[in-house]
Amino acid sequence: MNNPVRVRFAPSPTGFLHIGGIRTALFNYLFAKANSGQFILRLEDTDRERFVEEGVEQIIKSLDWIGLHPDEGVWYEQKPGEHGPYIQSQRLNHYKDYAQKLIDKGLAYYSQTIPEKIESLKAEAINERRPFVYKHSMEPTEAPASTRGMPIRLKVPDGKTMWKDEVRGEFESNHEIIDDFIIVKADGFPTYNFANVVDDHLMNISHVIRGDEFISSTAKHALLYDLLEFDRPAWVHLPSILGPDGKKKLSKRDGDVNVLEYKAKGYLPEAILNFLALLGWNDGTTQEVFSPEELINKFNIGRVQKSPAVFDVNRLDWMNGEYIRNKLSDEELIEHIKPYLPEAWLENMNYFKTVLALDKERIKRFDEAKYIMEIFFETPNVDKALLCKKDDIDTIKSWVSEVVKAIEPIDFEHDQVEKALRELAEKLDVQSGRLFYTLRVGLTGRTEAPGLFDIFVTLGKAESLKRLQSL
RNA sequence: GGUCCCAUCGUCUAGGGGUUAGGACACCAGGUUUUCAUCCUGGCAACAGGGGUUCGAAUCCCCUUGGGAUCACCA
Repeated sequence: MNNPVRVRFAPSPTGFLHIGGIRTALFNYLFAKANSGQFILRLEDTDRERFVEEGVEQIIKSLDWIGLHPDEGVWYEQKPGEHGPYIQSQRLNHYKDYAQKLIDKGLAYYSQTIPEKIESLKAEAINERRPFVYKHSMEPTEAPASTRGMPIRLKVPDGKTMWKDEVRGEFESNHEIIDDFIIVKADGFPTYNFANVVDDHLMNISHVIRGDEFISSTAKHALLYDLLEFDRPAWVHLPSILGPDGKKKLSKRDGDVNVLEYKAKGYLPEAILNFLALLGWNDGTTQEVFSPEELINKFNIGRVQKSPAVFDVNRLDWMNGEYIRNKLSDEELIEHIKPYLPEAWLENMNYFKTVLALDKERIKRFDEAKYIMEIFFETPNVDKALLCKKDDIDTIKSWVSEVVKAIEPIDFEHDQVEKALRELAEKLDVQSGRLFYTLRVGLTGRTEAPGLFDIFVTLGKAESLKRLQSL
């Protein structure tokens, strides 16, 4: 590892950036920063059919929000860098050049066999229960009159290719089972396998860090590096992220959605990053919460896991609550929850802050703030069945008038209210918890709320009495 | 089916020949003499199975089983 570390995140704009993509980007980013290297964003848009118009913008916005900013490559305004352009559709000349070099050396050829023919050959092979591997020998013997509309295939030589993965170890592939795979499609665009190798070489990428679904095609890449006489990069394949069933890969319904949806739900980028970093990596200690800086300082590839990890939203929620409680100042919290709340709630900032002090530790996601704080800003609908769960309505009515009498004259201060209500419970000869339940429901319409005396004090005498009397 | 990969509590994981197999999330119980939350304490819970190697295996080897990835003119 004498060469400078340069890694890239190379998504294809065929949709939105999902959790899995962010995890890959994160490990690249962490590795770059941990080794004073560069983190590059490149776009692999060689699939014209699946190209999504807003894909590029979405990718940049997602990475921007989550805090994984590239040092080089594609960004709102392209980042400076000597290896551009960083969008593959703008680099066609490079692929063409290298493909031609391969053809000149007899290592690649225009393939005359039409797709339909290949399909039938394949069907035949499957029928006879033998593997299908497309080879040069299946091509027509006479040279084509024109190469127009023909893809270029690599002429895979006899032999075998060995390569090493930094987390899984050594791999060896016999060329007998490697297709003469297509490197340039009929439309003139390169395939992933080819563009990837050419670009990683041209951009001096030192480590290719990507999802493990690429393991099986890495032999092709290694072979291409050798044939093109490029120096090979180090390969690092990350374990996949699974859905809650622990079997299938994380899918849309399990939460593998556009990461901006996580923003909308009120997750903190730092919490997501922390959570994701621990999916397939740990520092060997029992530490669970890491700031981005700590992650950078402690990250190393040697501790990347081999086996896949299940995405557990429960743990993400815990982590997010942890960050809200311990890492956010009140001012920062307010900025984050503001978008979810009616503006009117913030008009009286002192009151708002008093409420927030009571509710801060109960918020796990910002989108929950409205529901949690609501009882202090809106008159609740009190469900009669809930209110009368422990005592009948007549009893409650008599209690309420007693309560009103008891607290009307006192100062509205936590201990005073507590004293008055406890004395009243004793006087009425009722268990305090029972009386408090009724009052809590009467005041908030809920069984879950902050401490009862805090509710009284925060609401104030007038509002408290009003709510009780309206019962 | 071919090729390849993986395997410790339900989940994320520590542990790499000798450990009461540790921590965290979730869950349960108790406490903070009002609920929920927070916080504290405690509890439940794992080495997939079988063979080796070894004085000794969760750890090393083999097989089985289970799971996964991939076999595109997608990336």
